Amino acid sequence: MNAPNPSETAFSIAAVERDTGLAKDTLRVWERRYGFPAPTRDANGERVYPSDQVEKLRMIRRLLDHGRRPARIVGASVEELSSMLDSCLCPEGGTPAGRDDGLLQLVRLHRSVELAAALRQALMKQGLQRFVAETVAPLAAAVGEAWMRGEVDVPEEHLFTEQVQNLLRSAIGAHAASEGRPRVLLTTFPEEEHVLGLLMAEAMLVPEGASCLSLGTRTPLADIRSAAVGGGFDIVGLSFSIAYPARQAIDGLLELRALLPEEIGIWAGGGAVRDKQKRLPGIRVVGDLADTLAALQEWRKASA
Amino acid sequence: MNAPNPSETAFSIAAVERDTGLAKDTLRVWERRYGFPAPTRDANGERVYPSDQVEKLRMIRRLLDHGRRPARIVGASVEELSSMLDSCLCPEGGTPAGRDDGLLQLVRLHRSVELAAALRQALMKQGLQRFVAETVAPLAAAVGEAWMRGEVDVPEEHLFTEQVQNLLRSAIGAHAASEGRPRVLLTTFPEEEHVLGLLMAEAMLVPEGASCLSLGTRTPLADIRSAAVGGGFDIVGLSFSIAYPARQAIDGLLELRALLPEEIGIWAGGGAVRDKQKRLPGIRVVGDLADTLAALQEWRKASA
DNA sequence: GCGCCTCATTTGTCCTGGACAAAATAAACT
DNA sequence: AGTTTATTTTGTCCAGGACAAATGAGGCGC
Repeated sequence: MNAPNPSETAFSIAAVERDTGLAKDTLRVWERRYGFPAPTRDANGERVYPSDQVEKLRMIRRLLDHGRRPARIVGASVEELSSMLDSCLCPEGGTPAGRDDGLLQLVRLHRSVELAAALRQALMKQGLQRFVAETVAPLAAAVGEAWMRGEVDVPEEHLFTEQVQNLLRSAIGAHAASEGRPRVLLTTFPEEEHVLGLLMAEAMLVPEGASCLSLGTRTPLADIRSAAVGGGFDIVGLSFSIAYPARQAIDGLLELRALLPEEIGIWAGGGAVRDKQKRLPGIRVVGDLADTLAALQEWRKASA
Repeated sequence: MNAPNPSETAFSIAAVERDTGLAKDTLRVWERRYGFPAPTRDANGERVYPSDQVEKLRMIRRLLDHGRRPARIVGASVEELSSMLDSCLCPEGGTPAGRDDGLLQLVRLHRSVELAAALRQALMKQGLQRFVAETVAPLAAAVGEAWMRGEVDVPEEHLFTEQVQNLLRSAIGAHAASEGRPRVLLTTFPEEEHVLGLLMAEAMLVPEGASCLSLGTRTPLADIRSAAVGGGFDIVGLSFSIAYPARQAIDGLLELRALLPEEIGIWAGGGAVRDKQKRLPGIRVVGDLADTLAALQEWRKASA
């Protein structure tokens, strides 16, 4: 599971693409240009990546997501990369130790039963909004970081997502279908797969009496438009994970802004659009989950 | 939305890969071998696929999922492909007309608000188990068929999945976490993405007092084993969509059977394993949702 | 007839090494 | 400082060859 012995397992280029999200072409061109990765070859001349190189590629990927550029980091040692990651992470506010680490451990150890129980208990104790803001969001960030460090694998990430989805969807469903305003349409752009951002936003809004409808992930612009206009929505909410290319997010949002009638607001949240407010006229950039509530207040004030 | 004018939009090879699920390498090699697709080129010599060719590629992809082989179909005309698709679909039993068609129309027309409301209402009226067996399952089949025919697109499919997920997860969550037997672990193999099968199974079992835990999709065998053994489960339930390669399902199931202690049962359901019982000794093939309940009775009888 | 083994195709993925456009940065300018 | 223009950097695309894994056909024993 955690590949204790680095030389034990090896990866084909397709497997590395799946694991790191780096395209095959990119892996080959890095090898040509920077000399890394340096896979061995099998009997047929095909690349075989040892798992320590895959681990290093994951670190590099994570740094790229934080805005670094390949030339500067592909040649660096594991130690240098590790310290770069540390300096990337700490600024986001010191790791809040304690309870969350406990949950992260449950995820990493595949303690599925205990994880489900612990999350359920936290939800009961904190209520939906605090549960989202204080437990789910930090845990999601911690899992994301651990993922990039290679300490967490696909199945752990899925286990986590699945349990949180269960709780959030069921808690959201428990609020009677409200007819309240604003009516918010939630979704993501076609290249974005992550659904938790949407669910967290919905979980913040529904208890405030807003009526939300989620289209799920990967909705093309044209469909967002027709759903928003046809459904009489006041606001369209988009979520972007940290890995989503910022440029694409900005272009897409501006295009959507042009597509929608002016009276429909656009809210955008998530790592890829943070701090991009000034490049997004006519769009409300939601910095974090608490800011969602602020945006809601603003809307209600403005439309009163 | 539906690209009314075929010549209006054009696609890069990367876009076609996203839309059809056919790898870039595959698209290029088909062009070389079969003369189709035959994209035009832009100023830079890069392939530009007109949207009617992309549509045809989608049809081909669907036929491949049904077990046809490229050489036979890549050269065929759109009409021939269309009739092949028809003959693939009809044998599965005449389309059950009536109420479900109404819901399918809502999906196809992107009537997201009405769809959510109609589903919620059906759940209220029928109760969870009947809702799953009589509404969700037929609708899922109808959406699957429409998808095959190309009458339904990615966003429609996502809209449908999302709304059903919301309802099922919230209904399942409403049942207090039971400590009852059997304890069922639900998941899919790594190549299987579809989650609805798992949710439907869970929705059938939970009202019967079974205690279910879903790991979500895409769990490697080794992780299934450790979760099942470590969590003290009685049964592992696997779901396979119709598109999942039958051979892979059988091999994987037998391997899992060998991996798990004998006292843990394996249930397998979904299109890919239907009618494969005799090739799967030691595994309970669940034919349909009603059969899930039969399997449950058997287990309780045997373990009493 | 049915299951199992072997052989011939079919088919998807991988390879090399070159090219170029889009993005990001640095430099120059109002 | 803010905007325009050069100059890297970087990811994706192309061609055409190669090969192994998957699939189907043919032969053989039951």
